[in-house]
Amino acid sequence: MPSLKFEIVAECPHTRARAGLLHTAHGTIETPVFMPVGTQATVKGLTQRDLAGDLGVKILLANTYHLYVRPGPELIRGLGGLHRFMSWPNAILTDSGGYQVFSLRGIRKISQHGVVFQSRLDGALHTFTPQSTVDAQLAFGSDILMVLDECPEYPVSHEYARESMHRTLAWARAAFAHYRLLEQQSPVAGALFPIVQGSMFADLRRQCAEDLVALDASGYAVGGLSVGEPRPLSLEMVESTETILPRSRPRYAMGVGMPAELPEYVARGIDMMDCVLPTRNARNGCLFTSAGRVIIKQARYRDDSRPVDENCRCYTCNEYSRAYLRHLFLSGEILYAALATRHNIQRYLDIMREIRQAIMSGEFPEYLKTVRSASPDVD
RNA sequence: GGACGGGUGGCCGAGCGGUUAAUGGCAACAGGCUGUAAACCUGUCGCUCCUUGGAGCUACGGAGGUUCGAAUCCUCCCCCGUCCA
Repeated sequence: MPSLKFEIVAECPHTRARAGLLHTAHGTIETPVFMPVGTQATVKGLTQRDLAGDLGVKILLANTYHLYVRPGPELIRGLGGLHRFMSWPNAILTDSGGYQVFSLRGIRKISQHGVVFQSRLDGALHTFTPQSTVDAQLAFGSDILMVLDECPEYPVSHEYARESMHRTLAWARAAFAHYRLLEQQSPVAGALFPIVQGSMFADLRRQCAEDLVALDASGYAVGGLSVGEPRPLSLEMVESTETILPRSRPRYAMGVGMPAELPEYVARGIDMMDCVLPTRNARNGCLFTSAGRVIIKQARYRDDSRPVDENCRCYTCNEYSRAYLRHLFLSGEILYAALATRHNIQRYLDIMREIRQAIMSGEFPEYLKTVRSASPDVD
């Protein structure tokens, strides 16, 4: 077993929520955890010092597809691995590129062996296989590796979803076979997570989960969510496999979600989440606050001297007004992105801290109730 | 005083007889973004009325004129540039 250990420290007696500690070679992570997305080995707009220091981020996400295409896994390996390359002291989870099977569907081709992508950079073709994506992630030195999967678009037929799920399952087995082999040859630092798929069909997801459990992985992911389906469906899909995935292992809901959704996933037994919303929306003018969303470009903030969120302790909220941030946004100033991203990440991490605190103190159901009754936008 | 070149919707700027309420860009206003092809994308953007679809009104410096029809052609006038005196 790789150096990834999951320890449950508290459980909610009324929901499936739990609080835990995830021990990695690059530090211990309190769960439930939100992982900011740093696709190209950077969380756009922030320095690693901002993230690890001020914000207290313990684990980041990076992307195998993007880093494979540029600068390439061998270059990163040669420079001492991803941690050293990007000067990141804490843990890193790398996505396999499975999401790009979805998002780059116009320029890729799926076969039983893997996926062929045409690079957006130079048009060159790159083949991703279950084995090659494991190799790339090992070259990066990731703490958590993800298997190659197919993230199908929504909606798809049951027939296609079934075929796709079986392909993902086969890829997971191939990835694990390759990984176990390498593990026997020399110690492997990173843990490999398989991914439950099955589109929006609970029967397929259950079957997928059951088969994946046989791999005895250190953690399990639930993928294929938030691809355009109605919100309640995503939660239903997570519920469908909750009792199948071992409770002793961390569960990772990939690519979710909005602030109000985070506790919903936790209530359904999820321990790890990641999402581009706090970072991308920050850059696009949407700030998440304890009172709801602030769309900073709105005229109502033109001369608003208040901070983005009066209850936030981040540098942005401590120092700058909504009026100033709006000015920076409308002016296209780069500082805007940095300040906005910093705030949104702080907000997401605060939500996760609140959730964890509520679980630890036994008040998670009350916390959930409060979140559900709140408005999504600032009044 | 003379010779050219100009005056178009909040701004810049195209159009140079009908398909033009008038291309574009900017600004403004609003919406979207969920394992990042994203510091991105979409919509609205003269006024009034009605339900979509439309109906009416007012508009291309001003006033006349030519024409079935003018932002586009003609005349005069008013402004603004550049150059020559």
